[in-house]
Amino acid sequence: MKIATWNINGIKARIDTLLTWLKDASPDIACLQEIKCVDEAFPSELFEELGYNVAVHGQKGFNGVALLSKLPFDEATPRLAGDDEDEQARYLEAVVSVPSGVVRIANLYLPNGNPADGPKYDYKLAWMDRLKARAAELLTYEEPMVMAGDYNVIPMPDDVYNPAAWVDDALFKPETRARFRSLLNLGLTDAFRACHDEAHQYTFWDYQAGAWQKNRGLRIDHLLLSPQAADLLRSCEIDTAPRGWEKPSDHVPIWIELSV
DNA sequence: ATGTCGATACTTTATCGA
Repeated sequence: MKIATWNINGIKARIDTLLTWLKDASPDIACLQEIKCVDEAFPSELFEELGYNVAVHGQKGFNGVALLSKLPFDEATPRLAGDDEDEQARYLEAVVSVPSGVVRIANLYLPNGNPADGPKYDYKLAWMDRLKARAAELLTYEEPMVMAGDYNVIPMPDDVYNPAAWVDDALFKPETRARFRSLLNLGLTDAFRACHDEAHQYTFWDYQAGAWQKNRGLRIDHLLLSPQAADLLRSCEIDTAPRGWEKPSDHVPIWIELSV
């Protein structure tokens, strides 16, 4: 089973690119972030024509996440627990049945948090605390579980082209990295790092300043696995090709293969 | 040093968020 995550930076601007990629890569499940549209505006029919079931948690103009799955959803639940006042559409959790049992998918778009420090950074850190609480709860289920998405976290210095330039950024500040580390220390596995030890492997390149051409990127899109999912992990790859296409997202897809 | 893109609105250019 192939599970991909991709921040597409706007479904309206990226629909042709996304359909092209889906036909070629054919993931069983795709976690999409930054759809930037309300539920009713999401073009579900175009994905259904490709054999996908669709779950959407949208928002006007910003944020928004969606799940595409070739398997039907047993459950699909929006919102991250822990703050009923939080109106930002950043989390969508689902369960699908597979031959070996079930797989739970959490699709997340973690807040950027810049500028740091400030209210946006406080929101990011609080959101990470809520995510950790949800992860701890899900780990008690002892089932294959994948938390996939745009974490807006650079885990380690070799996950960025120039770490010195990023020390005060919300994506790399010590408090951010510490919270990501504490998430891993619950017992989650960073799928990419379980499969690859090469430095400077990126999932995002800024639109500005020729970042793509100069390979000045960040590794900020991650798939974190429960122990039961890590047992099933066969491979994890970043698909850098779409960053070089016409009208690209600033992120590229990253995917895992699980033996379910 | 600078460089971009997508969406929105009291729109046709500025603002915000990334």
